[in-house]
Amino acid sequence: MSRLDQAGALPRSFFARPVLQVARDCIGRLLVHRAPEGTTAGIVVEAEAYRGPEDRAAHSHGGRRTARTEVMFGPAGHAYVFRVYGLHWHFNVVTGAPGEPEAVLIRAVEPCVGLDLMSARRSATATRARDLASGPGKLCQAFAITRAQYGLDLCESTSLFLAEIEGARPRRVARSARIGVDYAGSWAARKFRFYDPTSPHVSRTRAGTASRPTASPDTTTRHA
DNA sequence: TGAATGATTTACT
DNA sequence: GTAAATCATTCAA
Repeated sequence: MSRLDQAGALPRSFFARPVLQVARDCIGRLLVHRAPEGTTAGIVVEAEAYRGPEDRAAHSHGGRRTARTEVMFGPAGHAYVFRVYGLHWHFNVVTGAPGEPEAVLIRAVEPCVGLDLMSARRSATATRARDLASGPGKLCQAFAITRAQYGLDLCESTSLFLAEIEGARPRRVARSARIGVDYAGSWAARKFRFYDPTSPHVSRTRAGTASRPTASPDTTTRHA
């Protein structure tokens, strides 16, 4: 896996589907970022779906169409990047048809390529693989994803894209409620988070402690 | 024009 | 467990 060009990149048809399907199918795919200072890549092990106007947890709820959410109303496969808490970036991929403001939040990856570069971009205390990208903010820092990638077409870009992993073993995919969306009323309980329950690289609130979706996994499926 | 607020992470008590 | 860091976006006036 020394050469990571766009060969094997997921096509637009992958993203132009209902957001729940895309979120589930992102698990086990490879996120690749090629930068002048080096290439970083990791297997997606955690993703969340944010669905259209009716989802109170989504920035696009109620059809809110602003400068920030604009890209979500466009065609699938583009990057929706935004800042939260004034310091962290979050990376999403737009899904569905144009006019449907849906996106998948990539929350965690299992680092595969460029571990040293990820570590250098993160704080000096983040040296273990499971500390590099086990959370949406950490992931963006490790992959150097910022506002500069807002609106980027992942289906055309050769610098940032999702790719198929040849010969990948089937992964377990569990579901739970999303994290950090308690304000969303009944939508907070929806099981819109997908993750690999066997991976040590999913997000954590504290080292050694699994993030706490109060709901236990209820759906575990196998898929490639 | 101004105030409130996060789809979080980290450090400290 | 609790708190601080930190600012673009959003909404109210």
